[in-house]
Amino acid sequence: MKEQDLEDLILFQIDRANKMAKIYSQRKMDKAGIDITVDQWVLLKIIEKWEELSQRELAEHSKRDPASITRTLHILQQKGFVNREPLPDNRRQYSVKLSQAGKAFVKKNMALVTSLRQKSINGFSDEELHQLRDMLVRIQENMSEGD
Amino acid sequence: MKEQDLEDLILFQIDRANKMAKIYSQRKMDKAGIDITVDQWVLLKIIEKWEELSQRELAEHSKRDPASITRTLHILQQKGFVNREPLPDNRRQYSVKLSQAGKAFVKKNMALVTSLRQKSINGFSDEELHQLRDMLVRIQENMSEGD
DNA sequence: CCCTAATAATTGATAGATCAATTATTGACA
DNA sequence: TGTCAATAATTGATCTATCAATTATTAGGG
Repeated sequence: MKEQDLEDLILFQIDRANKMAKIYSQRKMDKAGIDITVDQWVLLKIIEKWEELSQRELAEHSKRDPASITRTLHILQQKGFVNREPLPDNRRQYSVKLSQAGKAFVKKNMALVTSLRQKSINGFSDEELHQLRDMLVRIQENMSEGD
Repeated sequence: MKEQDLEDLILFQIDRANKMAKIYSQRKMDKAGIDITVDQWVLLKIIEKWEELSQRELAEHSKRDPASITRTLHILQQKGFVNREPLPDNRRQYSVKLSQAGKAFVKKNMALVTSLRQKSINGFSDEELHQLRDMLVRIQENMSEGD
């Protein structure tokens, strides 16, 4: 097989697209006075989706280290956006939820974030988006543990 | 517009695919005794491609901070994989190149890295790969500075 | 030409991420 | 039921990334 050019490599392009999207989004969020990081926002959205989940689940969904989740949750807790309640039936884990302030914060800033998402896929057809999402998921499956 | 599910968001899937690919690749590289990080490898490949370039160009191609490039290059220099030569016609910038050891290192480990790339796109047709790459580039264009 | 602005690289400060080890708790099974 | 392994979360150590400020050098306009 011939040696491929860097620019043709999917993982290379994924990494660059990811970096550029984060840099751009963070800049816009900073400018709008949204005082959290892109990754913190993602965490809030995951919590919102599941309504209530453990830190381990949060680490799994976000593909981040549990230690990192602990520290990020402290930050989000200090900002008043999340609550951690001990579970009555399992004292090892916490139930992580959005606070009222957290829900309001997400609601308030959702429009800007949506516009960033839209911008990232500007010019894409529904068909393309479906295929793209599908292929990204397949890559994740290919890169799951095993062998 | 209806609120979208997290799983349908392209940027969310890109971030996850990127993380999973890096975690998987790093694990394999560690296991194979390739004593550098995935990001360091990417830098080596960029240098290899351009044969000779400045740190600023390296930062631009890799979408990383120049400060980070400085420090990573020190590491790669300590390992003996890169050389930085002052330019005769411009004393502000260095010419960054692969050393002989660097070239040998890339050559020696290319097979493993290629297998990782292949694994990530296992089951993809050439047509799909072309479209995927194209869409990832378009996202980068959408997320480039401006407005 | 000179002076100021722009550029390349570096450094210090700080924040965030991962790994390994630790603590507390739960589960399993002999 | 008592012991040992597994699990959830945390902490400390270490590494890497970014930002802002600094140094050295180059370029451009009056």
